[in-house]
Amino acid sequence: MSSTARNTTRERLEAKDSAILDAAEGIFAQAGFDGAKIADIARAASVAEGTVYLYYKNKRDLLAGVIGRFWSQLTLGAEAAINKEASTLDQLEQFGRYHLQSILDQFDLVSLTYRAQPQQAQDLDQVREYVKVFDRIMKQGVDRGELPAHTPVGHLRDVFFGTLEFSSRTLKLRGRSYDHSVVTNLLFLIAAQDQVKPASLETAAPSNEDLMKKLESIQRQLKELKTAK
Amino acid sequence: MSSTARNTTRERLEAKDSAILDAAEGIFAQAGFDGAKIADIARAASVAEGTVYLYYKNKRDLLAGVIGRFWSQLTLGAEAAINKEASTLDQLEQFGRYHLQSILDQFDLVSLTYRAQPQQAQDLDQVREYVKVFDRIMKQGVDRGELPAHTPVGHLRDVFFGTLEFSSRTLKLRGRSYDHSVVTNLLFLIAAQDQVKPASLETAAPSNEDLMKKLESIQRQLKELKTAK
DNA sequence: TACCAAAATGAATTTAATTCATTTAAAATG
DNA sequence: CATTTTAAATGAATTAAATTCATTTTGGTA
Repeated sequence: MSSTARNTTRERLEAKDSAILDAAEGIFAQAGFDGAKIADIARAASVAEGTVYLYYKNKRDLLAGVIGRFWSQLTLGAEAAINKEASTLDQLEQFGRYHLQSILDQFDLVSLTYRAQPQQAQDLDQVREYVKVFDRIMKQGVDRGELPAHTPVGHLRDVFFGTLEFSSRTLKLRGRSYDHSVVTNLLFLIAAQDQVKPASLETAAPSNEDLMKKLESIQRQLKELKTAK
Repeated sequence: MSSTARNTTRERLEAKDSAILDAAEGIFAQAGFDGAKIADIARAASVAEGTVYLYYKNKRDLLAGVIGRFWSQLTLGAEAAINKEASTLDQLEQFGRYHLQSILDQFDLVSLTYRAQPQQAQDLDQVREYVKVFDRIMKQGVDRGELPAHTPVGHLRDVFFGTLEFSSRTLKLRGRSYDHSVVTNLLFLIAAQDQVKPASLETAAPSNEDLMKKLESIQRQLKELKTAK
């Protein structure tokens, strides 16, 4: 096999793989995991049923392929949607909007991501990569001194993704469409949090002076947010 | 049919229904939706396969029954776990801890709640009831004057449930167990958002009037920000 | 062109949900 | 209490769909 020929062959195989994933994505999104029939996917991809099994071990593995590709593409899109020169809060806002928009657009695929149980650990690798986009923004913020060194990134990550995911569900259930005030509100919260020492100080009622400081810093952040537009 | 007899009959049927739900809950939780076999569930409930279909239209409907019961019980448990006399923040903390603990304990069932697609709208009725527990706490907080009248309950609801759900996933994926600092951090965030720290409103360095002014200005800015979009 | 290995096919197999004709149990009737 | 009627339960038979595999087709190589 010449190198050129091998490439052509590989390209042909990759094109077929792609065709299968495209077909599967459409049918999984439209019919759900149980509702999707391999026969339909094969037909949509113009291959025989058996061929699907040459590329993917079984239906679950095929879904994992679809989901993995989806999150990989989302990661690329996110990186394109974020201006690395912008302030940390602006980057977070760009990412937040992109994220909410995307998970609303592809709500069905996102829902399929966290199907119960038998997930192979590596099924979520692409999701982990995606989540790192957030971590990088936060790390950059700390490095640049725009965020306090103690910023609890892990916790804020849960707030960021958790809130947006739950909001997307709320919006869907109510038949509403994308609304970026959700992102604005979330950022406001995160900005407020960051003005504060790590929350291990369980109770310790803050003095009015503490509150005042916090409020002032929130005010500052708000102003930044406004002028940045 | 005498009234007594009818009761006995109904009780017998309800007991069988319960047995089927118990069996199904265990097997769905352990094997996931696809992995669960009706035959196994029937065996575990000591009924014939056909009997399951007298109680539930199909496998999906059976899952809906399991999930519905789960959230109903969670609602009861939540109401028991919350001290209605306590302050709003304390109640939120009690609820938050109860919620996180529960969704970690029963992670598999919770995961099955949001299976993609073909959910009948009413499949989520019990979840909605559960969510109302949060709404009631917040409403009470506003009524009592512990929270500002403008408190954005809908948004904070997404933050509360979204963050805890995402955190539970994070904890599970990392093989960690319940950690109430997650709840503490979340409450801190919510309290910061609401600008409320009831205890601190009494003693003074800056006067409450000062704080109020600051809050009002922030509020104004936030409104501007929102309408600007 | 002839050969080989990889790729593809789709009919046959297997697995599991769902149905339904039959049996069993319970309630009503006299 | 015996008989009839109705409801509940059974599990073998049916159906639907995933998966396998013996056979065919294709593309590259000599």
